[in-house]
Amino acid sequence: MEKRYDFSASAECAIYDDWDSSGAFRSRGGSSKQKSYTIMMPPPNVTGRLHIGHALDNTLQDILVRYHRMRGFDCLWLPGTDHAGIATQLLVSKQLSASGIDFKQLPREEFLEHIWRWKDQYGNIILQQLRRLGASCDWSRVRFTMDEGFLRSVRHAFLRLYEDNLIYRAERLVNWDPRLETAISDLEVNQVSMRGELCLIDYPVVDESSVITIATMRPETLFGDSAVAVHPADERYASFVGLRCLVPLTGRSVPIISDDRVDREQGTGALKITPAHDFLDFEIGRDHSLESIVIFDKRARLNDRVPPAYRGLSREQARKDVVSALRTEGLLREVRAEEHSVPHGERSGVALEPRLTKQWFLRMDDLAARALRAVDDGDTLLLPQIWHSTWRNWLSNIQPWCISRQLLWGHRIPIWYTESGDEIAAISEESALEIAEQRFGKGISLSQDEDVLDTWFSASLWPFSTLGWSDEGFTDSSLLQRYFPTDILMTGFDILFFWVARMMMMSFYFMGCVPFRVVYLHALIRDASGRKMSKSLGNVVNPIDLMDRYGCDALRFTLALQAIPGRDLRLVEKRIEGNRNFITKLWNSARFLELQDCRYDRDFAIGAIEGSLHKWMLVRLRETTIKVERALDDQTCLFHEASSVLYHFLWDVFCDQYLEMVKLVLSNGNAAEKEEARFSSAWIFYGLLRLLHPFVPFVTEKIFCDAEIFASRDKDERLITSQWLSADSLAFTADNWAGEVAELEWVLGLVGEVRSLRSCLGLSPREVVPLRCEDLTSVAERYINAWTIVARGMAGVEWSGRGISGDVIKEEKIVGFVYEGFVNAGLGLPLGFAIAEAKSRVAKQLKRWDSEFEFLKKKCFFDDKFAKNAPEAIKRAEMLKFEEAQRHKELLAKIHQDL
RNA sequence: GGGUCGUUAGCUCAGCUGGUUAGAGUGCCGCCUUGACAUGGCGGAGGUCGCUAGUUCGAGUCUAGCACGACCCACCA
Repeated sequence: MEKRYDFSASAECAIYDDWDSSGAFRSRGGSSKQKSYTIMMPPPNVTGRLHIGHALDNTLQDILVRYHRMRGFDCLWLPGTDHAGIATQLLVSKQLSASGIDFKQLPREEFLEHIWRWKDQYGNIILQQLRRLGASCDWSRVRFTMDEGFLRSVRHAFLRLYEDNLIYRAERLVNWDPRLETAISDLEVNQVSMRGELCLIDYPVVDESSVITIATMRPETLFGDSAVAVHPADERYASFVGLRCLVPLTGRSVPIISDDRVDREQGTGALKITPAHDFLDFEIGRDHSLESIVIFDKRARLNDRVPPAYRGLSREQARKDVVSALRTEGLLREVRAEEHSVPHGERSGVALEPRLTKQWFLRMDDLAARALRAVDDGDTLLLPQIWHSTWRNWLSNIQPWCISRQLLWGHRIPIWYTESGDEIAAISEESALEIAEQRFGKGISLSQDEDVLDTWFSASLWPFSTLGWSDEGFTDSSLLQRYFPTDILMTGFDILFFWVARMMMMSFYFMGCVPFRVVYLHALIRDASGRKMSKSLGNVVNPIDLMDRYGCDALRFTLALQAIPGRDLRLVEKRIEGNRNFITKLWNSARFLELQDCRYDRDFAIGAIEGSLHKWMLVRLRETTIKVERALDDQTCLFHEASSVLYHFLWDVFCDQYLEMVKLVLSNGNAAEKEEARFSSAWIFYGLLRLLHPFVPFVTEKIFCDAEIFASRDKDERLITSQWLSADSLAFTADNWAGEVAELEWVLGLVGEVRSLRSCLGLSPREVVPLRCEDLTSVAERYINAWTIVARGMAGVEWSGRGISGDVIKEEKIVGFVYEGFVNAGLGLPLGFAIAEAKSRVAKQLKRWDSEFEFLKKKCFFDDKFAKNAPEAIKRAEMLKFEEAQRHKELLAKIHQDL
């Protein structure tokens, strides 16, 4: 083995390529008899670059997949990318405009060619990056949400929903993004809090000398006003209802109406109604049959429905101009600065404009109800379960989903129109023509709907479309049979509604069951000071960069350690550094075993082990295995638990305790003991290596391949294909070896106590301290004889048993007593130490035990409530504690006196 | 307005169904390099668990209220 573990990109890639070419990642397919385990990777955007969120997401998935693979499952982890309509179109159009091409001037097909070319060139960068992360997905089944299969699936899905009247086309007010010039769904709207001006504007009442004052943050929309509304019970305005008023700057008069949706408390209580540009106004306008006056074009500039002076202005400019004109006319009563929130496009970042257009919608109520019931019934488990109520709230108040987008990149809506405007839904243009001819006779010319579908529409088919689903009798259903429903979906909570809910709905609709049994929603990664990572803050960390500096395993382990359900995690570089040290520790422990000629032998029988050191270690190994298995269970997914158990087991137990003791055996034991230590330690290490592999795959594989410890492995054998050392397969039980465990705990406790005291007393580590032992219990006597070497090697003490007189004490300063550990271990075992130090220590302890004693005495003997109400087991435990405290107190008092 | 979460050591965080002296990493202090590892070893200091009440024999843990912080949804005239 090399002296240092090489975690450079090239070294890790070599390991990865080995795995990949050995076929270890590949799922077996329909013929396999193994149990299957399926995860569909949430497809990253083709435009994406691996960010830290992907790293977390895929690390956790990889841990599960590797774990299940080692446990003998036939794993399918299917990777892929999403075509990401808006993001991709934006990116490519920006590139084009950088080279002087306006994509809007290009024919549709030509622009799409540019995008496809771009996709072929850069579209799988992120998949390459996932390899660097160690993601063990089945690359033979990689998918893209606009590949051939998806094209068929999407059209089938659309047609069925259309035929079942769940998809319909309607003219509605939708959220319109004036920069992207497309409709977007409610979910893609972000409310941004901004400073604005609330304008109180007088609308002169026709034929009266009075005015009605309305309040608005958007005075420029007054050109679209078609009424002023007040609350029916509002006495202030009761006399105006039924009259008309003049919309300033236009000369138009509009009715003053009453409607109970008007809030009397807001603004002035009088509301201007602009049906074409406000959601509430739209409803009021509809119910009062008001005209909808569209005053913005698709880029949100004022159109020719407004007075010439304002045409072509942006909303912002128009707002300024309108305010000053109103001021000139004396109709502006007041302007107040106010905070308000303005809907912005999540993607484009510009203020949205509600816009009246024809769009395609998907009715959600029934679909949502089914998805809701699935989670209520436990068919799908949401982890952490906190999300259950959020899930319920959202699904039970669901609005139709606007699925059409006025974009070029995406799945075209499979609807064709005749010249007279008849709709024909079909799977392809040919089929549409056929239908048209049947219906209307020959010679019909058709044009396809210009819109494309929301990216999330195709994404919602991901779990089954990736397995070859289409409709009736389409190909390859054996994969669906075998791998669907999938076992777990791992993703961020931010796309719970965008994606998870919609997959659930579609799966019920098309497959009749849930798409996944568990949904694990991981949290957000923040920077070291707790801020969200964002480009504008400049605090985005690049996971590739972190891997270059600390190794992939260190990053993975850090993420796993912090993957606590429902908690955001802060990425602190110190922690990654610490985990790199952990990887080094692992590497060096392997080197140690190698240098000591420890060899793994698959025929080595752990049942024949005699040394209690190894038995203890095996019990601890089994215990650790159980903890890891329990933590990785599908229903819990406690990655932080599993990884922290392994961290401490390797470092504290295996290295600092076990290997230190193995060293002593190897230097002091007899031949048989040495041999046993070599085989046992290697055997145990192999088990540990397998436990660690899902978390830190590269270093463990490298050790397995390079270390002489595993020289007996087959040439092509890889750790990734090794069988997990399951707790069940360890043929011993903790009970059989309880004595050995107690023995080791005793000696380690002793070592700890002696070390602590030595350090307090300032004894040099080199200095071997002779200790005189008296009043040994039989168990201690046995242990002391057995563990003399360890006591000397690890605690630096040389002890002598009963009957040896005090003259072994050779240092003058050693005249006090060691007490704590021995007392705790149930031994009255006084040992000599320095008097002044010992005395103050004893005094401190005495005080503690004295108060403990008094407290427990009161509780056990004078507390009636306790005596009456506490369970027997607790009472017994308290009584034991009392007796212990009493013993300690008395012993310490005596020692204190002696000193 | 509706909902969710958080507040534990200097810092970042664990702490499962209430039960010995509340833990880890990191930082800090002291000691230690001839053989796996200084990316290391050994020891140590440091917390009235946000505040107030309550339930209980017993509360970091359960209940209520409050304070501060974060987030989601809806609305915003």
